[in-house]
Amino acid sequence: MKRNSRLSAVLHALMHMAERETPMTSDDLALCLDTNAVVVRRTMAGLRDAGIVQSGRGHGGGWHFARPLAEISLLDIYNALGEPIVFQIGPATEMPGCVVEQSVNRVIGDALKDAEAILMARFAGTTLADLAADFRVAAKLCRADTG
Amino acid sequence: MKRNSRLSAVLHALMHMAERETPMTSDDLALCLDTNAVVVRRTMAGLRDAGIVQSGRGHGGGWHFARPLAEISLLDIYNALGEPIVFQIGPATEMPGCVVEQSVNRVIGDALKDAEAILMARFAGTTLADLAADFRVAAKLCRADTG
DNA sequence: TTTCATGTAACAATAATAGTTACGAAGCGC
DNA sequence: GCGCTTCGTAACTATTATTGTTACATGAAA
Ligand code: FES
Ligand code: FES
Repeated sequence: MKRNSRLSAVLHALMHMAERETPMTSDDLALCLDTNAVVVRRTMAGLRDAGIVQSGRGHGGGWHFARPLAEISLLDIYNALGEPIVFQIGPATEMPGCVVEQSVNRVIGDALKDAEAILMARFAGTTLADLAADFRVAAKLCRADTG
Repeated sequence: MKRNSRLSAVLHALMHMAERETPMTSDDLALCLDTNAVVVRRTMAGLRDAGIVQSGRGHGGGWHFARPLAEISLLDIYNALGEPIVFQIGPATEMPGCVVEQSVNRVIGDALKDAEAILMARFAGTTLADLAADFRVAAKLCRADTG
């Protein structure tokens, strides 16, 4: 099955934005992400509604951050993308009268809930500033290595 | 997005089988799961290949367990279903030359790996016997409750 | 007022999953 | 052996979710 890499993609876009002073247009970002400008707008719309980024129209318009990178966690972004479902697997549709189904769903549901909590905690503990710092170090090492 | 409830469904089927002495046909199980016999065979084929259940043809044929319920963990079943991917979200396709992508993928990948480990541990620690016991207790309570 | 850029709806393309049909092979009972 | 049952599997269709594309309206700057 195919994984949804929207979170990954949007983080990539945000890192690009973090490296710039001026706003980036949807077309710029679409080029970076190898996709379409409308897709970028669709995705970024969630972040804008969540107050993470802001968009401007007309000349000099585009996307820029609404607050410091250190105050934006991966969890914020994850939530803003509007994908509350983490797991591919999940319990079946509720069958109120069926005890078997309920037992199965409880066992699976509990396990998924635990795993999800771990994941959300990790996301909450990482900010965009952390991520930017991480890749800048890597980039510097890489550059030093190459020559 | 829609969740994949194959694990849930197959557990339901196995609980039905656990309640029976004689093998159950694909048609029987399809009726229980409200689906098609071919779909049941497709799903159960994985379990058969993993040595969890056995199938027999002709009169009196059908599906039955290959070993005691206490020796079958949810992890066994999960693996037998051939769905190694747990999460809907995931890193983007590898871009070897791109440091940003690598950083993003590492952060997300690590978090996912931790969460997945928790989930797998839970699955490994639960057997079909546990599940059967759980629902039998619930069923008894329910029956007592109803009268 | 022209140009640039987002906002959004509508539609097409793509892909994954599930369901269906059809037919062959294996096993049991007579 | 014969016929019935049941799995095994391929091929096809249906459904659904996601993504990509086109088109046009709106707002802002030069
Ligand atoms: S429908 Fe409830 S046990 Fe199968
Ligand atoms: S392509 Fe955007 S940083 Fe690598």
